[in-house]
Amino acid sequence: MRDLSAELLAWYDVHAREMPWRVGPSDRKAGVLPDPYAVWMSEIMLQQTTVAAVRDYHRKFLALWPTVGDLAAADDADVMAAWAGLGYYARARNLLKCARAVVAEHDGVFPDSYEQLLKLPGIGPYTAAAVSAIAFDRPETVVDGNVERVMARLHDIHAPLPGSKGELTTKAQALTPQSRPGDYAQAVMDLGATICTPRNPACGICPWRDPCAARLAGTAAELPKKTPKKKTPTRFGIVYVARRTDGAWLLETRPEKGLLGGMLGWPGSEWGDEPEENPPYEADWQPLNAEARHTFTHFHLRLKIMVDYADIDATPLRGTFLTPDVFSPTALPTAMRKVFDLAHMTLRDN
DNA sequence: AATTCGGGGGC
DNA sequence: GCCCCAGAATT
Repeated sequence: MRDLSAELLAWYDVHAREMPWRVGPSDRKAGVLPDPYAVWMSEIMLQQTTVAAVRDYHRKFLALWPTVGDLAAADDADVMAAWAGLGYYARARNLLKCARAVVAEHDGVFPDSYEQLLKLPGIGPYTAAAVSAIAFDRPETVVDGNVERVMARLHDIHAPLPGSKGELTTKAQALTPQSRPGDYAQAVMDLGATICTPRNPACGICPWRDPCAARLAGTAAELPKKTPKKKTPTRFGIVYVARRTDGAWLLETRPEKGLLGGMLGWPGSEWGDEPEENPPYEADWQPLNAEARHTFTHFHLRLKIMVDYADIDATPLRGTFLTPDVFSPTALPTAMRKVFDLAHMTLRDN
C-alpha cells in the first residue's frame, strides 16, 4: 500500500507556495512554528478570498495590531475601516469578537484544539482545523474548496456538492497523516490551487496522477459536480450624497446585521424593485447622470445618485456629516466607494 | 438543506 | 456574463 500523504509531502517540500504568513517546510522540519495570531488572521481573511487579495490586508493588520491583545483593544470603527474593500464584513466584526474572547477567556493565548477553536466567533470547521494543524501541528483535517475538489477527483466521486461534503470529508480524514500534519494540510490546498485546478487541471505533473481515479476515468475536469445555482436578480436603490461647505460628507454607519453591516454608507432607500424617495433632509436634490452599478453575491445593484450642497448649519434627519480629518473614502465598502467616485466628480472641493 | 453574506480575477 | 476563491452564521 503506497503512502499517498508522504508522496504529497515530498512534492510540497519542493513546490510549496510562498505566502508572507507561512513557515515553509524546511523551517517547520527544524521545529519552527508560525505565530498562531498571524495564522488565524490569514485564515479568516482567506475565507472565500484569494491569496492575492489578502496579502496587503494581512500585512496592514499585523502592522496596525501586532498581537491579539492589540487587536482586542482596537476601536471597532478603525477595524472596519481597515477591512473596507475586502468584503464579507461579518468576518471583521467576528474578528474583533474573537480577539476579545481570546483575551478574556484564554488569557490572550490562542487555544490549540479543534474543539476550543470551533467555539470562537468566526471560526467554523475549516478554520478550526486549519489553525490547529498549521499553527500547532495537530493532525486535524482541513476541508476547503481545494480539498473538496481534490478528493472528488482522487476518488472519482460524482455526487454533487454541497450534499457530498460529508463523503469528501471522510475521504480527506482517511488520508491525513500523523506526521507533519501542518505541512500536509497546506500541501493538499496548494495541490488544489496550483495543479488540481477547477479548469484545465495539470494532471500530467500531479504527484497523485497514478492513484487518481478521475484521471483514469477521464472525468477530472468535470469534477466536482455542483447543484445548479439560480441566476442573480437586479435590485434598485437611491442614495443621497450631501457635501457641506466645509467639505464634510453626510454618511451613516449601517446596522450591524445584514449587507455591509457595520460599514459606512450613504443614506438612502431600501433596495428593491421600486425604491422610495426618502432624502435625509429637505433640499433641492439633483439627480446625477450616472448610476452606480455593483454586483453582490446574490444580486445586481443599481444605485440612482442624488446630490446636494448642504449649508453649514444643515440638520439631517439621518446620518452624520464627517469632515475629512475623520473620514477617508478608503473606509467605504466598494459599492459605496463607487458612489463616492461618481458623486465626487460633481461635488468638487470649493 | 438553503440562504445570506463581497469583491476580484480568469476565461 | 459565469465561475471560483484556505467558509461561517443564520434560518
